[in-house]
Parts: sequence; C-alpha cells; structure tokens
Amino acid sequence: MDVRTLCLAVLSGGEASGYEIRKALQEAPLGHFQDAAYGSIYPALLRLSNEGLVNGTALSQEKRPDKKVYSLTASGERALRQALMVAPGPDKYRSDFLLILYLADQLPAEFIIDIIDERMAEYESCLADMDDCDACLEQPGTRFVHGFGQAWYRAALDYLRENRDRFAAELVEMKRRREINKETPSSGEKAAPLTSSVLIGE
Amino acid sequence: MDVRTLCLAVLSGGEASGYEIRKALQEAPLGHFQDAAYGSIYPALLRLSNEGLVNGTALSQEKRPDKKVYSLTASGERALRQALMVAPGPDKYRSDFLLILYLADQLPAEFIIDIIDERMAEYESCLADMDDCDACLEQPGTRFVHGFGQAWYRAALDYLRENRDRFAAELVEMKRRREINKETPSSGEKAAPLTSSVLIGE
DNA sequence: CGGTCATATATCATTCAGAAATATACTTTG
DNA sequence: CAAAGTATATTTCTGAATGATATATGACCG
Repeated sequence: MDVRTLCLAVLSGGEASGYEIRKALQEAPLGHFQDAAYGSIYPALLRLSNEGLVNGTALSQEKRPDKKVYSLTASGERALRQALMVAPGPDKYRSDFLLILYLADQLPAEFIIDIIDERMAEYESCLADMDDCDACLEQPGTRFVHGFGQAWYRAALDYLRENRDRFAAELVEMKRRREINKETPSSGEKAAPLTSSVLIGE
Repeated sequence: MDVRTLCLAVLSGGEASGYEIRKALQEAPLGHFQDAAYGSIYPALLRLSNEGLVNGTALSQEKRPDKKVYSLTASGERALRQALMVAPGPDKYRSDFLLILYLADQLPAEFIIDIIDERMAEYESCLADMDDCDACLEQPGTRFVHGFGQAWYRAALDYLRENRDRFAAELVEMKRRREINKETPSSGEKAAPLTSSVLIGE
C-alpha cells in the first residue's frame, strides 16, 4: 500500500505525529505486514495536508522537541475508505533467508545450520512477544490479523523444527557425493559451450 | 536481496536471458519469496557484464526475437557466494489484504467477507499448483524452500477457514452496537480537541 | 484480418528505502 | 561527573527499484 494511505490508516486510529506513525508501522500488529520510512512519511504528510486530507497542528512540548500532530479530516476518511475498498493484490513475501537455503548446496553446511537455528530463535521470541500483546485483542480487526500473524510464525517455526535435521543430513550427503564425483570424474557431461558467440559489453 | 545478486543466483542454475531470469523469479519456487522487474534486471545484467561477473552472448533465433544469453563467470560465482554468506536480515511480508482486515470495522461487512473468500480460493489453487511442481523436489534446497512455502500457505488457508465465520459475526455485532450508540448517544466522551493550534500547510 | 498472447529488450518517471544531519533531554556506565 | 548511549522528533538526499510504456516479431484464434 502506498505511504499516503498508510498514514491515513494510522491516523484513523487517532491523531499522531510523523514519528508516532512510523512507530505504529513498526510495532504489532501493523508492523508485521506494513512499513514505511521517515523519508516517505514526512513528505506524504505534507502532501496530505496540502490536499486537505489531514489537519496538521504544531505542538510545542516542554521536555521534547516540538512535534506536528496530524489528524484525519472528513475528506481524509473518505479517501481512506476509497483506497481500502478495492480488491487487494497478492501479498508480497521477500526472504533473503529462503534464497540462501534455496542455494544451500553451494554454501558451507555449518553456515546453513547456523542461520536456521538463528531464525528459529527469532521466531520463538517473536511468538512470545505476540502472546502478550493486549492491544492486539481489543477489536475484531486487530484480533483477526494478530491471530493470522501468530498462525504464520507458528507454521514457519514448526516447519523449521521438523525439517532442520533431515535437511542438514541431505546437505552433508550431497557434499559427500560431490567429493566422490570429483575423485572419479564421469565422462565429461557438461553442456556444450557456445563457442561461436559474440561477447557483450566492453 | 538486490537485483544483481538475484540475477547471479538464477544464473548459477544455468545460462539465461534477461527475460528468462524474470520468468524464473516469478515461477515456483523462487517467485514465492523473490522478484525483480525488467526495469531492474536488464541494467543489472549490463553492469554485471561490464564487471566481468557474467558473460553475455548474443543469440539470433529464427522464430523469435534475438536474445542475449548470460552465464556466470568464475568471478561471478565468487561474488554470489560472498553475497549469500552473510546472516540474512528479517523477512519482509507486505499485505494490503491484512491492512483491509485490520480496518474492517470501517468498511462494509459484505466486502470483507468477499475478499476473505477470494483469498481462500487463491490459496487453494496455489496449494494445488504447488503439489505438482516436480522441479521443486529435485534438490535439497529447492525441496526445503518449497515445503516451507507449502506450510505457509496451508497455515494461512487453515486460519482463514477456521476464523472466517466468527470474524464475520463479530463485525455484524460491532455494527449493531454502533447503531445503538448512535440512537442513544452516551455522555460525549470524545477526546478533547486541540483548540489552540496552528494549522500547517497552506 | 484484427486481436491478443508469448517472446525479447530498452527506457523512463515516480516512488521508496535507508542513511545521515540536526536538535533536545534523559539514562546508563565507567 | 563526564561520556556515551537511548528516545523523541523532523528534514533532506541518494541510489535503487517498481511499474508502465515503447518497440519488434511470430504464433494462434475466431
């Protein structure tokens, strides 16, 4: 979702500054499936303000830097509803972790085991944190997406737990077989290299 | 992961053109956790070629447009291993679907039910596709990440199935209670509005 | 014969993430 | 006590990426 709509979404839960919007987008439960950087949020708030979708009010604080608190206008609420009332596209899942595992046979087995163990520990602590997130249970929507996140992490953790050892064994076995192939090379079955070819670039 | 490393990763499975790299990054299993657009891939390949990490060779085809097929060099293989041998950052999951559910109480209940049902159908067909992806079972790495993806989709589908009806009921109940509140407004417990404030923007 | 789909590459505007710069005040640590 | 680090708060900039569009060719379909 674009950053402007994200700002409107957070503000629909009450007025907030850019800094507070960023925090809301990093904490549970929003932070599990949305994010935005300061470099996107502040310009977005300025534009929303100029378009009359939010009202910005400068607040001078005694013990902290001044902040600008924004709140939704009626027109902002309409814009938010309009942006949300379209069939959502597919979710995006990006994982460097899985890319490494995908190419695991090209990397040291110890490294692979290490990152799997690390990931399991992260999932465990994340699940523990989610268990005592009271704010996530207050409303139907928050409760539902919070439960979705928990189911997600639990499934990932279970999968890693159940397949870690077998995977490690397969990798070691793979390495062993490749060693043997190196010692007794088979009748050079490499793909025929393209010899008559034009090199690209300089 | 940056697009350059992604290109190297695909090429480590054999030579390919920019178009074929894009396809590989959209199909199972890579497509489930990585992606890149043409606008990123072609410039990345040019740069990789200039840096000597890949070799590009122009192939003129009879029944198709010409294509440039790239293959990893020894230095490219090294660069790929180096890029993969760092502890991976946290996975990123972005979901407009969950954002809508998060704010479900601000939207029509029928719309919410619709998109949940659609999403369940998508997960089902996706799981069916994954069941007969033979290429995904060939090597330990592919098998492992493929199984991870299956576990993921299965957990998501199960969660939606098990919580759809309860969620729908909660939303309707919520609407009902809000209607009652409107008819018999309680002693105006709104947060005190900031009256002495300076408007921002123009 | 026109439409659209698959192959194939290039380019460009907009958008975004990530980092650094700046400023203030409280807390922790040696 | 001073130094360092953490939390609040905003601004600005760079490089990277997305998404759309342009171009070209042949295949397939009604």
